[in-house]
Amino acid sequence: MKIGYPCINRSIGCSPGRTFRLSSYSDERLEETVRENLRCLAEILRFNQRECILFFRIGSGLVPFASHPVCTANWQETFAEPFREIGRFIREHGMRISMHPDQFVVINAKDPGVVEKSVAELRYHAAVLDAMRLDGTAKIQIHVGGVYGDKKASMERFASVYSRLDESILRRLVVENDDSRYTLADCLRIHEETGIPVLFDVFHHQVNPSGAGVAEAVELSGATWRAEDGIPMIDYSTPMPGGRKGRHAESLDNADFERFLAETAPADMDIMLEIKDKEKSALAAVGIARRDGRFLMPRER
DNA sequence: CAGTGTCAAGGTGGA
DNA sequence: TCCACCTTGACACTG
Repeated sequence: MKIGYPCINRSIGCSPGRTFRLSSYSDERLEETVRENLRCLAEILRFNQRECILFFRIGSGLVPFASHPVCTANWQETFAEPFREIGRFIREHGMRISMHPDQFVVINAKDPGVVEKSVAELRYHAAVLDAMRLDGTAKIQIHVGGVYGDKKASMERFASVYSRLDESILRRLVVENDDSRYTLADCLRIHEETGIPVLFDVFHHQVNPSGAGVAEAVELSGATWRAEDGIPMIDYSTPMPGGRKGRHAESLDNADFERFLAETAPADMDIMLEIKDKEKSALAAVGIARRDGRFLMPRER
């Protein structure tokens, strides 16, 4: 079991997702930004390593506009060495990496242009992980996409586009249940159709359930991961107390997290905490998981 | 220099 | 058919 947090570290004083306006794009501006972002990413990973936080989601903004036609810079070549260096650090310390392209990636879209742009974005995500020389256990998680008034047909479109993706994407892509459209049951059906592993999101499952209890859901989704996919990943969070539906909590709900671990024992999984205070919650969760016994310190592995 | 409107990209649902 | 909302951090403009 590894525990992690997504994209940014609030206590470190830099962001690996610095960007700029499309209107001020230049290859120079891009290089300058990517250099800073990679430097910051390396710093975050060192922080995580010191704190035994061995799971991290790399934000999609690492290389701004990478899949946009405006981006003509060969960032893979320019930054080959820093990417490889970061990858080496990740492997050396037994870390797990994920990425999560945002809402604009819709591979089951009806508009072929949207599908094309989505695939380009997936290609970018895979290129980042390839540049780091990470294997197929580094995952790219997406949602199923739109419903367009016909869920069955839309799920079939997902399967059809999925089957035609490049190998560098295919080996990494996993599908996650979302908070309003596609439930865990829908994702499991797509898995049966395509073989794609299912990343279970605990919070979305509460908001948009499909029958299974949490322990069963962890088991069912976990069974969709093959050996080459690595330990199943889970997204965990709780609702913001008093917040509107769908908002993520500001900080870890220790009691709920302990309950979650107890409920799902002895399943092994890597847990991504989608909680606003990021590394702070991850530190607390590592403490709780150590007491639970499934989480091993690096020297105990 | 602090405050704030806006930002590549999509889908949904209400008006 | 149009627009606000989803959710979020950070840019970049305003006063």
